[in-house]
Amino acid sequence: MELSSRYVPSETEAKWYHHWKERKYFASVPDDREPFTIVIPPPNVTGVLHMGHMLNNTIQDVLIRKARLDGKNACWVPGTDHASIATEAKVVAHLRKKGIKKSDLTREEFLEYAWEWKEKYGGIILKQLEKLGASCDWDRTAFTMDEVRSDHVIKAFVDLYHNKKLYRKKRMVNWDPEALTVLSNEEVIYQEETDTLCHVRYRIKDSDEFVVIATTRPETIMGDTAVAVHPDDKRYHHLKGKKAIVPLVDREVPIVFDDYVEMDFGTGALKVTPAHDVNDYEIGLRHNLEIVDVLNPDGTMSEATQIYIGMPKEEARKRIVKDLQAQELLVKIEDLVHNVGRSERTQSIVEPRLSLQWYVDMKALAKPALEAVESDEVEFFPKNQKNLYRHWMENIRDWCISRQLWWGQRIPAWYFGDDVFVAKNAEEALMLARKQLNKPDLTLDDLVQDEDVLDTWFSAWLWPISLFNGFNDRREMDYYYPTSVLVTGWDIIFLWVARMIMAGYEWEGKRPFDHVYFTGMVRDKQRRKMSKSLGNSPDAVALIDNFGADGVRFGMLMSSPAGGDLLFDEKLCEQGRNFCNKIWNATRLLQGWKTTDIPPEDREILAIEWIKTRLTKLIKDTNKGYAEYRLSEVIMDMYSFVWNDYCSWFLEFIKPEYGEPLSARVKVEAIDLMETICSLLHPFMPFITEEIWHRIKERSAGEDCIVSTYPVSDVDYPTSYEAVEFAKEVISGVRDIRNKQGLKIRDVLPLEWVRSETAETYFSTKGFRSLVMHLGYLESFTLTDQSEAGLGFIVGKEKLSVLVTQEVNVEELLEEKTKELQYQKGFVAAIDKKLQNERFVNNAPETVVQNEKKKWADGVERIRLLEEEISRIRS
RNA sequence: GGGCGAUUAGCUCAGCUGGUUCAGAGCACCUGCCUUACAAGCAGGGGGUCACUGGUUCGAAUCCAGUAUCGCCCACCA
Repeated sequence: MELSSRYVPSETEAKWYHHWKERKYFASVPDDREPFTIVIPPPNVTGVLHMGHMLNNTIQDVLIRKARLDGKNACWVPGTDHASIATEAKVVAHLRKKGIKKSDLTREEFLEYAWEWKEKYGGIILKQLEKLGASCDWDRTAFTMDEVRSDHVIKAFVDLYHNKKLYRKKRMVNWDPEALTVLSNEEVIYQEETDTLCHVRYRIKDSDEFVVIATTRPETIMGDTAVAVHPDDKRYHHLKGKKAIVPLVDREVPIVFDDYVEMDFGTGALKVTPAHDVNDYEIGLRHNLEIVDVLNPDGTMSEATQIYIGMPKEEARKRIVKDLQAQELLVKIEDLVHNVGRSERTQSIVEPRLSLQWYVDMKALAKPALEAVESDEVEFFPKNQKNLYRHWMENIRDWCISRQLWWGQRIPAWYFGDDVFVAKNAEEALMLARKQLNKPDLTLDDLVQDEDVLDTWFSAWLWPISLFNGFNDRREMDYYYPTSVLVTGWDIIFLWVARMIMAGYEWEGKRPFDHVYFTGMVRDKQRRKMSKSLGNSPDAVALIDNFGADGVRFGMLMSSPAGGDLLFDEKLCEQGRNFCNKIWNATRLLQGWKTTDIPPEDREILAIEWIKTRLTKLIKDTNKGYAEYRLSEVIMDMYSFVWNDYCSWFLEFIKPEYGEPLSARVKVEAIDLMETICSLLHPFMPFITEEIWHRIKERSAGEDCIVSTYPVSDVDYPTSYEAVEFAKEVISGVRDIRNKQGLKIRDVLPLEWVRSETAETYFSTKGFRSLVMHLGYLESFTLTDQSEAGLGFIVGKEKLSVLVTQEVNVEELLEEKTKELQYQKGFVAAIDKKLQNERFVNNAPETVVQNEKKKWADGVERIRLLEEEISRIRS
């Protein structure tokens, strides 16, 4: 069958993906094989595939496909995350466009819209993963808000509550004024921003004096309930016991002395607003200050401000500055660069706010989870992520899990007045309430369920358990859990990884996964993180269309050493596409060869032994690479083997003269090797390898590359290996001379080798001579006692010489040889110095000394040969 | 403020236990080739004070200390 000279991915990818699915190769059920399990980091249900997903999922697919080839029961469980805050924000925005406000809807109505949205856009990303070739067990596809997962979430909450690891408390929280919900610390992103610092005068009561405070938040002035200074600050000692008057609202507030204040900052005086700043709140507690909350949840000014009620805070700030100016209370405004916290999901500035929320007590949970990683029971790749993990675990703070949203699992807590009843449903809560309050006639209507939902991560941290229905079905759980490896970015090590480990020990008493492979972030060439707002992220699906899934997979992996950031460049995908082409064309070459029954020539046997030895080395190296998750090295080694060893050398070694037939046995060997290459490369490039696998041999049903056996090779022919390695250098030497002399490949040349022990050995090695002549396009290749003429070159310490008839540029040649001589002299001198050093000779291991001696001797021999050559050229 | 890490070719990075002709790879670059699988290709080539300074050692890109620069994480200053 005639093949095009280009590999066309679109003609094979859909076909094979369909075939794999049809034959149920991705499906996994427990059996007596060793399991190899991965749970997908669930992407947002309404998200679309981006570069991070591609990297992440390509790696997972490589590992899963490798395990499958290794004969393990490979199970990769896919699913999506309901992404509470992000999805709710999207739905709210969508409704707004339709002229519907969330506040006009009931909870039930809103959820109806949300589910509609989920049905419409959910799962797009899973279809995109199929394009990438992801071999997930799609029958197991889960959603963090489906029935099984929700059941786990509720059970986990109830369980923690009854174990006293869950509590409800009023404290300062991070408030997202756009999403109108609290956020956990991990969902607040701090970055440096330039703000204005206003210096404002506060009048001292019963005096003409002023105290000047500095603030970035003049809009909270109305919430001031004290002015604080440092106890050691002599400038303010005389104000002890006095009161300050808060401008605009004329509130009398005490002047308090507190260590927290830094004397060097601003004027050393601080306005204290306990309702709107974590530190101010602490000061308030210490000095028993009043709390005046001047902001509504949506960031507008509250009734308590007395002025500007209902105005957005940004606007109020401007107005207040103007008013202060008018009253001559504004001393100056300067720029200040400081860290500002923004909501990870909505980007709005997070407002510290006092409120009642649910928390998980993390101290108890953290202990076994920290130990597990410290002891490598859960092993991190790369290892240095352990530091980050330890640091966070040792300074862990309680986890705020309630969210003022509707999209998510509603908190299973019911209230009767001040009493709380936590149970998996209303009926059970009612029973609890009746019993505990001793009120048998309470009805469901008397109880009010908590309005809030749970943080998305509260369902995500159960993922490795809930995917196998761990709270209800032990059969699956005992087989698949702990999972083999988790593949994810280091940016969610706290949000997700650490918490899954905690949940694993809390509910299973066991780690959730053996290994964690942290990928780097995908960045653009300027090292910026890929993001929608920057518009620097290529369209993932378009990339696949351009370069083929295999090309893109290759590109993603080629330059992403474990844990290191990946500076994405389309060139890498191009390289992947080119590699596909290379393999494709090698296949074309193979298939074009006519065969005959003649036995293989010595040259061909030698070449086969050599490539098999190379293959043995390759398999050894790549197995080591897999074990250490150095996937970019694995793919790099394979690339080099296929391109250089197999295509550039091996196929050229055995290539018959044009139109001549090849020994059938040699062709079989070459095809078997290609088959091996397919299995080796399959995890990285599944589509083209499956295609070629089927083109090179007749296959029966079920005989597919995806379920072939990962190659093992333990053959080793050291003698012929060395001979071929030497032959390659000789051939390169001849090619170099051809190049420099402007000779064509077809100009056959005679080659001489100055007789030596090595020369005798290799000349007697079967096939060596014909191999060199074949690829070097030589007229003759003979031993000589001393070369009379021609252009010499040195391989190791062997002198070879090409006899050319044409004129050569003597000057140039001399310069080249002299340069080389100088280098060799320096080389020998350095070793000489080493060997003269008695302490080296006495202390270094014998093998190292022997090696140095050999290097020295070789060097001396090369110098002799070069000098001889130079004097010959001169004459 | 506390912590972690990095610095090797023009670019991106390997170099794992200090010793192999150790200074590497890919890309980019230069030269020559439409050679009969592949020009998305073939053959050949140039390119480095391993950030700097000192130390340990027979021996340092590799280990240690300091300096400089950069990156990241945590905490957070009004």
